[in-house]
Amino acid sequence: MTEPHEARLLKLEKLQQMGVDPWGSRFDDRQLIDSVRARAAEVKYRLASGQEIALPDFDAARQAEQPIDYRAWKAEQGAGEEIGPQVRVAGRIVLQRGQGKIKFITLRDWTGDIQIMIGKAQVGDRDFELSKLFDLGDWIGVDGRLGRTNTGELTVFAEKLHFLGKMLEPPPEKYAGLQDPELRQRQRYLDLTYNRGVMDVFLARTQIVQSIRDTLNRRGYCEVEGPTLHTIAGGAAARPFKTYHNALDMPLVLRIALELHLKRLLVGGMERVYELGRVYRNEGISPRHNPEFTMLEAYEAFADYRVMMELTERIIVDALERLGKGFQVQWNDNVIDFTPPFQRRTYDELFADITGVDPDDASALVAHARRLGLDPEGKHPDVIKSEIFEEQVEGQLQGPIFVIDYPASICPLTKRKADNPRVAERFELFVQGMEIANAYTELNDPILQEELFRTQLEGLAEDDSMARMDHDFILALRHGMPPAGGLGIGIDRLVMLLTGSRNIREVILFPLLRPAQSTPGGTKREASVLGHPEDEATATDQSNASAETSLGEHANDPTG
RNA sequence: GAGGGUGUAGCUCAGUCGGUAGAGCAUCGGACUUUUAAUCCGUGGGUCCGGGGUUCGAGUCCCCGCACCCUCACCA
Repeated sequence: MTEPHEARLLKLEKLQQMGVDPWGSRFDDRQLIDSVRARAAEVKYRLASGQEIALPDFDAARQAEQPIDYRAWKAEQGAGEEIGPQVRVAGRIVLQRGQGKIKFITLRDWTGDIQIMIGKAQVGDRDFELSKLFDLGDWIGVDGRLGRTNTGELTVFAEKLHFLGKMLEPPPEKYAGLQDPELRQRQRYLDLTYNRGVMDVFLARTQIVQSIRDTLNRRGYCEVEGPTLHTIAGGAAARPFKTYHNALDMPLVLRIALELHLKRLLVGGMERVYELGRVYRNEGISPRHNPEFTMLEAYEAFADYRVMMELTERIIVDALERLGKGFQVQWNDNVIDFTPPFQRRTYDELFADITGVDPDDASALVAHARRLGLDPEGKHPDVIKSEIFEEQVEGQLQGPIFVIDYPASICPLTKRKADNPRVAERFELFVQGMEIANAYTELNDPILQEELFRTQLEGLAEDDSMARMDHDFILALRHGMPPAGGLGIGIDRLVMLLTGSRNIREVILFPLLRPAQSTPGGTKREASVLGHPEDEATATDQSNASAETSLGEHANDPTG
């Protein structure tokens, strides 16, 4: 009975024998550890005369590598005692140092760590016995006085202990933390607790999202929730996840974009509207792609793409100010400078600069595409240009840079420039070669929209086009959509950039993974039987599986 | 989907030429009232990812499979 989790079960029994509930209960009025640490200045030395003296600056001394001998310092001041505020903290035990009749614990809550000292004489025999049953990872609460140990470490000198929750599994290595990338994703709770900086990234994500909402709400925007189950996967170019509604006997897809329903709301007179929500794309997984990710789309009546460009900049600047770390963000070995205004260049300018090819010379485009190993055969010149741009230009855009004025024929949802219908009023924001934002002056002409839905672009498969016919959407447009600017921002990628995370899984709490091979309570044999999807669309029940055939037919149904 | 890499104790990792399975942390027992990755003494702990093969003998070599990571492709 010496295996780590058997030892923990034994301690669980001993707790119960002591009359202690190993699963704890309500614990009111605890103070967050960083707020307790902020009270360090209240710890003072009181002389017999009653005079209170501020303590030396231990933290500065330690940083200067000139530690202070606190005992000697106190002797110099004369007879007296240390005083400090009464505090109550709660958290997880992340380190323990037993030393006979005294014990030090490093306690962690989601704001920080603080040391606890438990002395047998100070807490009494019963609480000291209780402290012997503490394991790394247990949740405890502590009442005590804030003070300093002989080495100057800020410490809660325990007076009363409270057991709040047992950890039955052993924790990761106390210094190295949890390194295995698979376990970090599967057991994110361990990653959050034991790997430094992980909690900070996810709390920063929350702050960024809150800041975005604040920015939009301040501008009079209204947040809404559109449907995630769609009959047509519109608004973007991506393969959807397919599903099925039993009662309606109807194939459905998970949304790949928010666009078309938000525009219906513009028709309805919601003049400034946004949605911050999950979209699903049945594509590959990579350090920059997760099958479900979070998108912001915002639509503003009577605006255009230039207004949305300013809004995009505002959103990012506000988020950076919320994080309070300045406009220079460390990314790999270089620094991204988000100081506004961001650079602005037209699509054709960048294209000519970087490729050296005239963007208006169709035959030069074909020749250049061949040089890059692309297949230009039978494709519209704009499509060839776009493929060259993605291949050769996007990766060069360190940014932040707004790329403006896209070729019209690759923008089926965008209004054309009044003086040049070959150019669409669209911009994308690139940072470190990643597309972060995409915005248009929205196309509100239902007749042109229907024509663009109908017109298959030369050389583009229907699956690759944004132009999936949606009669219901056309009907909405026919009722009059005000002229408007629209904006989409990939929230996960924005969070990556603002937190210096190089993999999208570092900013998504639970990224998609295959089922685990084994579980603590199960066997590998059972797990491997569970994890055997027969094709890419995993059916969740029988009726779902039987719908697969009709789904396939639907997907191939030509839209024209 | 293609190529490369990784998989060994609860965790972090070594493992040479194919020859008895290793360390640190954690656990368990002991000492210690100012430690802080505490220290010191002692102890237990292995489906070497799974399956096959070669061999007297496989963690190590070969084949098949699985998971994860990286690069590329699709995509944001």
